[in-house]
Amino acid sequence: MIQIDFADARPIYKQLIEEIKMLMVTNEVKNGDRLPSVRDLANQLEVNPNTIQRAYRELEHAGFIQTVPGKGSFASGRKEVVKARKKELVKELEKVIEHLWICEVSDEEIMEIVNKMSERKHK
Amino acid sequence: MIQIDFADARPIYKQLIEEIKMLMVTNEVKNGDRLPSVRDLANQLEVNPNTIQRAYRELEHAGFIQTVPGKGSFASGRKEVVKARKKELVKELEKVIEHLWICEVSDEEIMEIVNKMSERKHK
Amino acid sequence: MIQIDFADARPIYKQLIEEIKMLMVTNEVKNGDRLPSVRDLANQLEVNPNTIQRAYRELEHAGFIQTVPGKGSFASGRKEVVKARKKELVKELEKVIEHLWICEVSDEEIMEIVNKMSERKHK
Amino acid sequence: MIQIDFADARPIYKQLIEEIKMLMVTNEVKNGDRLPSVRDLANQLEVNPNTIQRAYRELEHAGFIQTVPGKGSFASGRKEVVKARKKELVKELEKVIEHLWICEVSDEEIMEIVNKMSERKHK
DNA sequence: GTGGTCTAGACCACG
DNA sequence: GTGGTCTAGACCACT
Repeated sequence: MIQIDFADARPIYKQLIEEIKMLMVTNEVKNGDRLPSVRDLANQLEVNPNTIQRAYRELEHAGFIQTVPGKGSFASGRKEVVKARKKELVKELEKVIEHLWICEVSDEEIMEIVNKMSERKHK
Repeated sequence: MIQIDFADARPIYKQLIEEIKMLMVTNEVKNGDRLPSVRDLANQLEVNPNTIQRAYRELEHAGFIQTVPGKGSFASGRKEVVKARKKELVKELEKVIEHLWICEVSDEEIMEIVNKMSERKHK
Repeated sequence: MIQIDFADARPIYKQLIEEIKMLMVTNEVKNGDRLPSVRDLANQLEVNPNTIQRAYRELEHAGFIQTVPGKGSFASGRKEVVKARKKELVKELEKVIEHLWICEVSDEEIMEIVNKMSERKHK
Repeated sequence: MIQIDFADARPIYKQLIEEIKMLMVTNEVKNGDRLPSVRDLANQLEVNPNTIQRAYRELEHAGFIQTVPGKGSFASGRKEVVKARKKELVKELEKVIEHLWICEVSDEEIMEIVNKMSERKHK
């Protein structure tokens, strides 16, 4: 279910964090679901267990999962994830648009891109 | 003219690359303009000459500047920079929008964000 | 396996790039093989780690190796290396032949040189 | 008549040497012809006079021109130039072919390239 | 352990 | 003066 890309510039643990958040946002991992154990995931992805542990640790720190020693890690609070993610994305969107303006791309052109994407989606 | 932020997570040489590209996009540095010498810029920014050189080297490799040993480095190909940057940004825009959809943000909401930014800009 | 020549006019990092490409072309280094670590190779060749790293960096940039921070550098894309090298060589061949023509060397004479080399090889 | 390319990786003085040798081989500059003065050529090419002087110095050292102080530089001995150049080129040809073999390019393929070039020339 | 970045400072080739 | 290469050695992030 989770895939990492060794060619990606981002470190593996950050890729993991993003992937797991994504699974929660898309509801593929629901509230209370148990995540794979550190060892299993490490074996499956051929990655150092420390790397998995670091991803889980940061996810727990951010409140997205809960780790119960001896039992495993459990997903928590989809709503919060979505809300936080949305905030991040809106910020990113604003940044991208500002940079597009600098490249002499008009609002109309931006709108057009959004519209085209929307049409493609609804087909 | 060029500024770097030592607190920034990005390495200095990447900041430099971005800054210089930006100067070319905004036409503050025009085609054929001579960039500061490696040593001068290093002194001015209080950075090691090697770091400047790496930025210049990568910019040349990407075709954005042209460096002549013994003479200096010269800006080239503004159009290409703008074009490449725009392509990057559109790709980013599409990625952000797709992620917003996943977070159940509608096209209308996205449009509204763009509109609000546009209004703020024109004030 | 890799050797450099300090007396060579070419910079060390370029020699390294050529050597490694050659190892890939001759299939002594196969797809997915791990290259020596930056530090190991630096020790072995009695060269500064920075120099090795520069060679690796440029090889990665050109798509010939893939480096994963914390894991190492891995060969990739032998076919591409051979293809690129062949293209380079054919271009060089054409250039040399054109220059030979200018020096009033006939096609027949060129053919003869090739034939003689071929005979020598097959002995 | 002489042109240099600032984007070329080779230093300007080497480009000059090549260009002048080429003019002698193609007989555009004949035995005894006077070459432009250092100053004139420097002005014409927008290049530092030292650079021209270095090229002339090395050409004289190799026996391709003769410099008479106060009078100028004069071309000498086309035959020798052609002969030397031919020797260089044959050596290069052999090197290229050997490398092509390594890239699994057969003699037949090489012959074909030569033939095709020959046909193109005679059209 | 791995690679990635950076500094300090040297030497060379080129103009 | 310019850029190009290299060494020595530091610190950091990642596995």
